[in-house]
Amino acid sequence: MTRRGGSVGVGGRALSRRVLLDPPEVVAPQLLNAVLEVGGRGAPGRAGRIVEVEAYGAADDPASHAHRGPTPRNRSMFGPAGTLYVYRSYGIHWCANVVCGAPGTAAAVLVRAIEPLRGLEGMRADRPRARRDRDLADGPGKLCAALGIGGDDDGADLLDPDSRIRLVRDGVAPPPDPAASARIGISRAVDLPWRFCVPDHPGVSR
DNA sequence: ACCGGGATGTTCT
DNA sequence: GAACATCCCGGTG
Repeated sequence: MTRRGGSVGVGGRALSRRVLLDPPEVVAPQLLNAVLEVGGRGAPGRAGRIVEVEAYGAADDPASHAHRGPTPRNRSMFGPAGTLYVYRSYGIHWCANVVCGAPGTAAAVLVRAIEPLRGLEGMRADRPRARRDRDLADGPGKLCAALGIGGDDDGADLLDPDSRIRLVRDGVAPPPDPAASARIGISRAVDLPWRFCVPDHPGVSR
């Protein structure tokens, strides 16, 4: 793996913070084809390409965790753009979000599926129920298990090259024609088309 | 294939 | 007490 300078991650270049300052429904499709990296500095790293996301707003979005203001759980949503927000879903699974928007707006993009790129053996070990490699990370809870993301990672700076978890570009641009549809698994604001996928990618959730 | 239910932390009514 | 940004399993067609 070539290192091209101090700000270069294992597999790519950190996203510019500027692209995360727009509203979540604008940022979300821009995160498609970006790469989420975990570890990789001495430890065996894991990485996957983002192929499905959902945008969540704040006061204006009744489906968002931030809709009713800050709580101990959603505290990191109120941090700067590029912060990782990890929460426990249904008391069992972990889910990962990229905080975005203007400072303090508490918007975020939920990462719903990744295409496994590196560290497949570790992913298989942590996802023993996955029968095929395409099933390793095709869901928001599954991808956290596959990458080894948990509550200790809540609040991490995804744009810091020294973070354990990083959000980078590896040269693959976002799709010019992202597929937009309604968000999954929610009961409020169900008609907002804030779910975005890489078109025709097999690794999207359910 | 579709459907029902269990697991269970945090938040809200 | 109930809902929830989920996943897995076992039953039935």
